[in-house]
Amino acid sequence: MNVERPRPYHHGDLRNALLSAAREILEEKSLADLSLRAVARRAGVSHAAPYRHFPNHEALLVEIAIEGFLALKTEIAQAAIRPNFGKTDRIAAIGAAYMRFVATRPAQARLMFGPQLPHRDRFPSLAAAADAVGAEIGTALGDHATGLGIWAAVHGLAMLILENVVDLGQRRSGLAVLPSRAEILLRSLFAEKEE
Amino acid sequence: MNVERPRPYHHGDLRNALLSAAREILEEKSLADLSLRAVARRAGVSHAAPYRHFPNHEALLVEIAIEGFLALKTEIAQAAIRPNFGKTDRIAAIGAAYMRFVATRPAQARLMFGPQLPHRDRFPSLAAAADAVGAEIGTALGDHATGLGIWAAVHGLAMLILENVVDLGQRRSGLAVLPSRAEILLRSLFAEKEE
DNA sequence: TGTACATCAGTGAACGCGCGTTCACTGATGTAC
DNA sequence: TGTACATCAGTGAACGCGCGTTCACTGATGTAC
Repeated sequence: MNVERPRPYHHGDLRNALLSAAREILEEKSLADLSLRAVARRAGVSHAAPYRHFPNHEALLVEIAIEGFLALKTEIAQAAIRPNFGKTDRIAAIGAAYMRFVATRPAQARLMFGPQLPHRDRFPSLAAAADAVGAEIGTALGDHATGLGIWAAVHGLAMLILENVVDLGQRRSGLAVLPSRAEILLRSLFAEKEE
Repeated sequence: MNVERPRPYHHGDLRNALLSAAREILEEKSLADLSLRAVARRAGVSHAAPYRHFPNHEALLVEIAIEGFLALKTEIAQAAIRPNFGKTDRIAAIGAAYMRFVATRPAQARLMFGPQLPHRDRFPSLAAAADAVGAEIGTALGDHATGLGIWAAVHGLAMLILENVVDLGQRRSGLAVLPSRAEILLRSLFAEKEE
């Protein structure tokens, strides 16, 4: 037992292993801990190895951010595109899904929406992934005109709570309460006055 | 001329000089550049001197964040508390003031609302200053029930734009357009359906 | 099937950097008598 | 008014740290013949 199967010199799939390691660091630690060296360490490889697969640190961050936007878009779509949903229902569902995403992957959300990627325009696929979230909200609402406004409301609520600027009960009761609280708040904010 | 008036050994008001230096760094550079050493450098003092006035780096950040919250609160109050303003007008005015603040002091806004201060609860005056912004929005609206919701919408919009996640025209036309754009968007989002 | 060789992925040492914090110190201030 | 002394603010060297990136290298792979 305890057969130290020595890792072969060539990893075989180091690129993906690095991305996984990066995601793990974001889950367990924080965005500030997501250095290229830490990623290499966790992948069990020398700190120079990542340079065979990414031109620099930023490029890795960009890929992780893109993956986050795609995942968020998917969760929004799944939550809101349902029959028998009125507009307020859809807004509430989007808010809950957004809140769930942010509560589940706080550090990744900070990467996606924060200032660590100041050159978003240099990465068309990153900008496209972010745009796709906005577009998905518009589609899920069946109303592209107010899509950005709803996104803003949902995003602002999620961020104020994530950074503990406001307390919606998460300090006492943990993050699990947040989606339903967000839902309630958005419902009352965007209650339809007619129909 | 060119009389190098040598700074006296004792500064006299180093604490405030350090805070000013910190604010300048946030204006000219970025939050990431706001190290204690950089602040000391800009204040023309050795890098150990700040420790006579602040227990550590975090304490200085906290003071700057508090000052930001107070300033933001004041700007919101001035913008929204006016006669003949309906609720939608107030929301639009708050949004414009918020946007102006964030566009004017982007790095300070990132400090106030970002993850650099993960121990907000340890600083009661920081939490109070943040709460005061929320309360001011409620007061300015004359409607504390929807205060948090409106704050979220305004904040989310400002942050999505500040970090260039969405483009409301700022890339082409600069930051000056933002307040009026925010106003328009919020007006249509929160247009009163009755009255 | 076998061998020479080009290609490529990963290594480990090194570069230069800036940070937060501590420490023994020195220069200046102000107070007690 | 003058002097001894405690107090305090600012200094400069030093600690230990981790980072991004580069570089000459070595070990492994696979291809041409």
